[in-house]
Amino acid sequence: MSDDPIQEARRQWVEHGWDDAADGMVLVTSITRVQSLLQQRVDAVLKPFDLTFARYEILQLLFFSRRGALPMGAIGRRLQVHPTSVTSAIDRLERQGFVVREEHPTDRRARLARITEEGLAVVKSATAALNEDVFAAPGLPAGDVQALTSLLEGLRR
Amino acid sequence: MSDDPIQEARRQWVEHGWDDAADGMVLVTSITRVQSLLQQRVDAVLKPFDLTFARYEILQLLFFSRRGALPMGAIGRRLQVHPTSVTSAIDRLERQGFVVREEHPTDRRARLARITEEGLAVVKSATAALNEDVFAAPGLPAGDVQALTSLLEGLRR
DNA sequence: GGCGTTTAGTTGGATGTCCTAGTATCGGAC
DNA sequence: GTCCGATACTAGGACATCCAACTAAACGCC
Repeated sequence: MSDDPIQEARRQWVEHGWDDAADGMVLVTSITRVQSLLQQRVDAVLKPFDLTFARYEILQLLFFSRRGALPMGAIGRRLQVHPTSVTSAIDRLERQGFVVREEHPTDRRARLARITEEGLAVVKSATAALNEDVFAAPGLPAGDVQALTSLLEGLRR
Repeated sequence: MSDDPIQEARRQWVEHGWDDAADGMVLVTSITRVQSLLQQRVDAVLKPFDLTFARYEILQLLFFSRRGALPMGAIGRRLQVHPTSVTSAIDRLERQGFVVREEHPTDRRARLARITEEGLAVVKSATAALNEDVFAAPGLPAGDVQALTSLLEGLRR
């Protein structure tokens, strides 16, 4: 018998006659746990840079953008986060000196977030650390990583 | 060409010569996105019950426990969340009348969380709703669900 | 041109999570 | 029996996220 709490929950599900939902419950719970573990690993690596994964992703996105600047709304859509989360994250990044807000050249409603020199420096260092400490060795054989990714793509739609 | 932001990020990774970390980056990002999507679906179903997934999991755990009560610390360990998160969640559940705190019979440092009649009622209703609306149809063929789960188990250790 | 609808972003409030630090208690070494 | 480290939980603070409501500007239709 396993002392894995998730498998224990599965046993209870079947015992209560919810057989058809048991696998789905296990999947949702597993993804929640794994995401939480990965988040902790990533945040631990980013802590010396005073970044969270959410803020790191924004810097990365700006770093890859052609002009080093994007409208706030575009950031939210690409990272699939709520507009208010973008406002909050950019507030923080601006206080840290990693981005600045600018006017949009043609749409006066919109505002651009532009990465600064300091932002570029920190995102490069942080990426090197993440690549080395997490991404290069996520904890699975390479083949499993790819299999997992393509299965997850089905869920992302 | 894909307009998937994650595959776009992968392309950038390879372009910058970080080939060995690209797949890991894609995996971590994919899990983050999928978890966020599932969390939204689950929380939407639980909203009429005034529960979050975190609080639902606690009620479920108490429901399945033999005596309907567990020490706070045991809850945190099984769900792999920080002790302070358990305190906060139990505070909320207690205000809602779904659990009560009790003294531990032998260890005066510890406190038990006990599920109430109302808690039992709400967790049963919420489980029925989750089973029907999410767990029974997570969005993948049954075979993929099992494959995904067993790959995730490798990451959970 | 004028007006209603949509879109972009911000603000304030509620919740949840973690961290650090603190108090109370247990349990073992001596 | 006494002390010291480990354990159980709580308090307060920093962040992140979502929601509802708001302002400002663009768009579309007539």
